[in-house]
Amino acid sequence: MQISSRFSVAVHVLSLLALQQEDDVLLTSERMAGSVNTNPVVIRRLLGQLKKAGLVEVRPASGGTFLTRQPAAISLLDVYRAVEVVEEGQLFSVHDKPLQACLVGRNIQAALDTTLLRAQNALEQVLAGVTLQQVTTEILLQDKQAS
Amino acid sequence: MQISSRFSVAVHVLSLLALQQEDDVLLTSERMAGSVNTNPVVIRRLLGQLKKAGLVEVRPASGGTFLTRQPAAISLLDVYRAVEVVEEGQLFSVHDKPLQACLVGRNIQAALDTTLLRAQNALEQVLAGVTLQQVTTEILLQDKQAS
DNA sequence: CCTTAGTGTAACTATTGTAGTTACAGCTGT
DNA sequence: ACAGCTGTAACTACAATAGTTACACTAAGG
Repeated sequence: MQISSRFSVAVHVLSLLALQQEDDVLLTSERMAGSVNTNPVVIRRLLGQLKKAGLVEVRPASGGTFLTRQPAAISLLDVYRAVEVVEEGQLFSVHDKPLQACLVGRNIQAALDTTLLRAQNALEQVLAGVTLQQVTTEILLQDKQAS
Repeated sequence: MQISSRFSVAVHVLSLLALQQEDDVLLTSERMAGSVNTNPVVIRRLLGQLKKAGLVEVRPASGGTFLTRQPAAISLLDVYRAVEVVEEGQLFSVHDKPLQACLVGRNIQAALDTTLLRAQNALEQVLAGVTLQQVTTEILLQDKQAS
């Protein structure tokens, strides 16, 4: 099963925030939803998670959302964790209650555990090594190349 | 969202096959289901996938399933791919059809792509580095330590 | 001060993937 | 031939995702 698109949507939204111009019109959930191509409520729910993680500040009433840190200080792992794609250490789900009377049954979990954690860790470390800053730089670069 | 337990069940089943004694009674889907603590049909479906991937041979009628290769020649990545936990290169799902009129919208996918592939690759390489042999060795070791 | 635009959230729906279960046809070794 | 097992279809239950409507709440600006 796939990792929820909440993660890629979150990176999208944060990129919008990172690139927003001072003089620009406010980035409301409706605007962001337009860019992502989804429903404003989906964005607001997401912003709630990002806010809880301390990545953004949301002005309640007449709108506006802002990053609380520099884009260079936000890693994709921060985002990944913020949107709770997976509980920590739970990327792989393991069948529970194997037969304890069986050699394999009573030891498989412990035998697999380290490997699964290492695998998950390897993935997360890649995300930890990329910042929002790098993503927006890449966005600008891609756009220049395409034109 | 979590990676399906099909993967850990598959490793469990393959471990049973790797450790099965010649003189032992046949490993039927019912027996394996007992050890895993699930339904025989779930096991048979799984064996179907492992068979398709060429990892096991199933004797159709009066039972019995066997590995087609040495445990040392089967990596956890082989198993992971066999049970189709995720399509190749599709661990992360990305929201589709972002707004092309928007700078971020039209470049986010390309900008994220490399990173997501690298992350997924890092995970898979860990799995590629562990063999079924190592798992069964670990199972025996764990059991000795517990007793 | 009150209007207004936007947020926060509940509630519901549709869709998808997982997992368990029953049922039964098909195969094969003895 | 038959007993025992596999292969698979069909159904159920359940959980997560994602979209949508609706509406109470909040604060900034006239």
